[in-house]
Amino acid sequence: MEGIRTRDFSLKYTFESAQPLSFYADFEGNEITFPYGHSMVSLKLEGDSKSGIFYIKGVRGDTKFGVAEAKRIFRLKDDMGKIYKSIASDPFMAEATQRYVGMRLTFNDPWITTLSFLVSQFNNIKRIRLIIKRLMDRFGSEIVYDGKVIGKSFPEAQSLASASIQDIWKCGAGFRSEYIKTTAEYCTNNINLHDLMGKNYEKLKEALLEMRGVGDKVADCIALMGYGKLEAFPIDTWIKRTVENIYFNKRKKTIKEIHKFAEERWDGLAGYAQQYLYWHGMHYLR
DNA sequence: ACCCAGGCGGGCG
DNA sequence: CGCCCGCATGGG
Repeated sequence: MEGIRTRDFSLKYTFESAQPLSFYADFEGNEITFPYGHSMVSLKLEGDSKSGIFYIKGVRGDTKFGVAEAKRIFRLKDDMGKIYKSIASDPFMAEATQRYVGMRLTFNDPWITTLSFLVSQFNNIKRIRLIIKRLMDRFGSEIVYDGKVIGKSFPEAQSLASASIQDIWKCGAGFRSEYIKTTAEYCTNNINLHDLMGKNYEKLKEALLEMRGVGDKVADCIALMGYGKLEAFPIDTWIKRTVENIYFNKRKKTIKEIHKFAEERWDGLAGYAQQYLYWHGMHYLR
């Protein structure tokens, strides 16, 4: 089985840090298993976060998954040394990047990202995971290998578009159920999310904001993790709290002011700064 | 029991 | 534009 040499790659932090993978993958013993299209993929990292080898352990099902896909999903071409040098310009970020060395942003399918962050709003990580798992169980399709059902795929937009709000509700999605159905319909009938891939960040965000249940924060999450726009800076309660505490001496700031601050400070790498700020800030301020 | 969570839409001034 | 409110639900 071929392996990928890695530097500054922590599968654990990348998995855990509240990105779409954390919502539908399983992680144990430096091994991650998740549905990719109509395959179940399992990958394993040997070594440590400083230097390791990343193996594709198994791809069971009809969808191809190889080294190129692994590199893309985990953004293994990003030079973390350079990124750290650029974003860790103060003690807090220096500590964040040292403590969580190897935490990567992930590059996810736009629809997976959209559904994941629709569920995430006004919610907590554990429950996001619970709801996504239920949606997969109820609306995903069976992944069959060697005549056996070995898992469920991430639910397609069409599947949720044709579901009733009540059935989505039963998965625990609550008031988000209507957002999910409406946006699933929109993505099935009105646009193809993949067609937005060529747009620049501003145009992309504008288009994403058209979707029901997608506001400023969720649009930035989709731009960052579904389209790889590293200048996107999603501002949730923890980012707001952390930025106010660390950079503004606990003074309240508006979302607009925080966007301006992030753009000036981290520019094209604001998204990476945000991921470290979020994860470190959440543990630090709790 | 009470409080909160990777926010958003709607209604108001 | 800004502000305020309600929103389901499971875990601490």
